[in-house]
Amino acid sequence: MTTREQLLEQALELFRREGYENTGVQKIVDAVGVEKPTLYHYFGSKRGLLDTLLATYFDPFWGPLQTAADHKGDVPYQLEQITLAYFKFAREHLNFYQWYLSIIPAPVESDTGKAVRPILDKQWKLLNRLFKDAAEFHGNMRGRDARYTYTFLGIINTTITSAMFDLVSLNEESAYITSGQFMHGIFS
Amino acid sequence: MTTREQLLEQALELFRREGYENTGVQKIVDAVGVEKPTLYHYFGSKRGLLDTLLATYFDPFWGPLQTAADHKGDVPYQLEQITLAYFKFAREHLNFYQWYLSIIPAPVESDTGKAVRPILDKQWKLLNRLFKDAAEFHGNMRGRDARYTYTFLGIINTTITSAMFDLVSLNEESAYITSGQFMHGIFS
DNA sequence: TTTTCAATATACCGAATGGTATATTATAGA
DNA sequence: TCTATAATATACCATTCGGTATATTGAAAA
Repeated sequence: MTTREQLLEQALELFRREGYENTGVQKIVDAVGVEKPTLYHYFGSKRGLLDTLLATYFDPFWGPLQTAADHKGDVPYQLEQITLAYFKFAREHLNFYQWYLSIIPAPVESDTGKAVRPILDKQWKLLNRLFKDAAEFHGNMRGRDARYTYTFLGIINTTITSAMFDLVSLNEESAYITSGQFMHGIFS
Repeated sequence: MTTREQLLEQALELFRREGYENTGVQKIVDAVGVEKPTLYHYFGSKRGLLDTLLATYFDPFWGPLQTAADHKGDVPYQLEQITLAYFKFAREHLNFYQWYLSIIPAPVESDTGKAVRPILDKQWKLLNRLFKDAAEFHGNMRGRDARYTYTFLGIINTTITSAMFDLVSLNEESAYITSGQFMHGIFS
């Protein structure tokens, strides 16, 4: 593993266990066994390291997420596939996803808040488009697309958090239940 | 308003807007217009200020929450009342609840993590007792009480977060829908 | 072999951090 | 009025923070 990869790995581990703000740059380079200028050579700043870390994991996720959302016209199937895509992503990078969940509510003015916002926006736009399209078929959804977008993501992440305590497994059956529970909220 | 109250107020505002770790003690006392030893006179440490802040808001909440959970035997009614209790609490202290939500996923080793854990445990025990009791009446719930406890809190907090973006209002109808959506997840 | 550039280390910077020893002021009770 | 105590300020502490100027090493290209 390259020095760059080790820095990313140790940064994630420290950010997750002690928080971004509580993790000094010194602690990260100590964990890898290099000196500070090495880190600054690769990432430019602590914030650059943060951005790189998020991009490294999320970049390969956009494709599968878009694919899952593509089956236009069949909302229940779309929601189930999207739920599955999130479950797969979280299952394969459980530590990363745990840390990612922890920085979602970070203040807008903080480093973590600024770094995570574009990622949240991208997810939001992709899913909101789905609910806006669906509103053309289901009249009673009209005007509620923003609310549904938000709640849908919330239920997915609640379920994933639950899985981290071994309370549920992130398999197909669980995805069916999760998206079904959300659908019930829509059409009731 | 006393100096002590002003310190608590400004601390909440700064913690919420910039995060606990990004808020120096100096910034808080500057916002109030006093000097550092004054803050240390009242709270002993930055961590003491954090604990006091959480206790100040949560202490008056335990009574109503317990009351809402007391109607043993009628699970749907209990869940609706509990949801309403949370909605009321969040509605009356929206800024505080927003900050509280942001520190829930804080690392266990961090100050915020250590401070918020007892509060989470208390909520968890109170609700878990409800689901354990309910399992005696509804056999198909047995063994799932931990999962239900977690998911129920997750859906409540997702809805409250949604309310912060003006996507939904925290009224009785909303509480009925929220608890109903969760009930559907249980008995399906 | 020489040149070039990426990768790493040594040693340092000013600023901010949480916290405190000590002195002063204001207030309330005897 | 005197005393005790709560409340506040001045001035300081060692440590850590993110970041960098500069030098050295190593490897690949010319």
